[in-house]
Amino acid sequence: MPDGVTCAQPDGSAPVRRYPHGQIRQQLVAAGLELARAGGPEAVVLREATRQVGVAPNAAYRHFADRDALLRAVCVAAMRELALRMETRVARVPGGPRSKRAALARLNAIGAAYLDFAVTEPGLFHAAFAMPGHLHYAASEDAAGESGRGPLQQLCDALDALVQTKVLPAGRRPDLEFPVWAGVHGLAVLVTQGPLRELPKAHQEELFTHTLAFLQRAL
Amino acid sequence: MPDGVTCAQPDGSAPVRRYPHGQIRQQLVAAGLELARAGGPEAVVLREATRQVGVAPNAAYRHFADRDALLRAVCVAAMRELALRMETRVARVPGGPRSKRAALARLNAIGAAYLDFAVTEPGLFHAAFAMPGHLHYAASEDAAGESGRGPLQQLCDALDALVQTKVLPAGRRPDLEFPVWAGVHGLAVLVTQGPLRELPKAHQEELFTHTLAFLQRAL
DNA sequence: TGTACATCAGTGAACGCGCGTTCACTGATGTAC
DNA sequence: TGTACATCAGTGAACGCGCGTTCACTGATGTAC
Repeated sequence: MPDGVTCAQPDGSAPVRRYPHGQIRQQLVAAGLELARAGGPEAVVLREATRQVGVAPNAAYRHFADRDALLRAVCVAAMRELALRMETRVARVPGGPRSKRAALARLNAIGAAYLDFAVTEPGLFHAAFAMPGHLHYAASEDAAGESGRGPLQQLCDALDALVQTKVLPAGRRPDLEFPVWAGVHGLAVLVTQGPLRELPKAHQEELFTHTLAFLQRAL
Repeated sequence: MPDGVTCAQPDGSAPVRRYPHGQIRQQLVAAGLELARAGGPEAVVLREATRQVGVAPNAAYRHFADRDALLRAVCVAAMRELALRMETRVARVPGGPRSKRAALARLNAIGAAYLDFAVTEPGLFHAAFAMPGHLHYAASEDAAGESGRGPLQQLCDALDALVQTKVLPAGRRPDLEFPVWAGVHGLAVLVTQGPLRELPKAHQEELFTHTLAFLQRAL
């Protein structure tokens, strides 16, 4: 039920509600995010979002040009959620910026957070990568976490740290983020939407650590 | 236009057509495959498939329990197409089964065929992995190529060959197919449906060879 | 301080669309006697 | 060889559904004079 100010109409028609500025837009995105959480990006249905907010379907058009605009906002929010999870997991790794061991552990934390997000929130994970329309290839910057860095940027930072701690020869660094990203992303997709989706949870976890170790070895 | 036997009705109503046995089912799958080619699995619309075959919408229900059954058939066909492409590309690699160089080249051919398929047929690639309903994790066997081996099996064969030619220590072999698969699959997904989809073709190709080399190094 | 008015963010109702699916049917074909 | 009949694979018509989107509207709010 919406909690806007309601005014009973003398003729018995529906009351006109007022909401704090920007409230509805925010609520629509939140509702869309829940829909995506439960059913992925295709489940982000404009009418259903308005229903959950308790508002007429066309009210959404005061805040979004069309359904795709709402979906885009939801996708960005999902991507931000991923960025946040990566941040917090990396932050939990002890050790200074000089430590080789810590630098490796941080890279690992990034991969683990990514896989964990995919497995615990498959709908949001799928949505994060379902941005409709055109898309700059570094668009994930738009969905940065508190550090202001998107998922890809955080990965790059972790790889750069490996170079700075001399775990990784500088010559190997260029474009290294892509193979690593691909490895983690591929496993996430195979396990959440692909042929590995019915694998028992325990086996999936094994595959995660195994794959992260594999990627580390390839550095 | 369908080419079944037509019989003009005396009362001017539509003619009743007869088709060779199994013809329509086959045509429906073929039509569905074209829909998937153009627009991915969601574009496999039962009514549209019947339209293209030139048959009434409900005629499909003589051959498929429902839309999902048709989609499943299309997904299997798409997966088989991938298996075939992998087979032919592997077969083109010269050298006997004892050659280390050939064994590595074959593994590379598998990855390259996979990526090539994803890029040249993004709709089919997406469909191949969009099988609805339950799914055995080795289900790709159902979509084997001429050799009777599905994509995952072919990858395993190539890795086994690396062990047999002693390119790879046997201790490293177990479950190795998953990280490798994940790496290739992830790149394919990122480039065809993900944030890298607007990268120029040339840059994508670079990423392909770069990633395949990365994976090879990790062995 | 009061009043006229533009703006804004909602409303109800309706639109057309295309989908998957079901119904009762029809007539050609294959089979049993 | 002919005839009755079950089966099979089509047909047209219709169903309900939920979607995105548009329309004309209404009344509360903020602003200019």
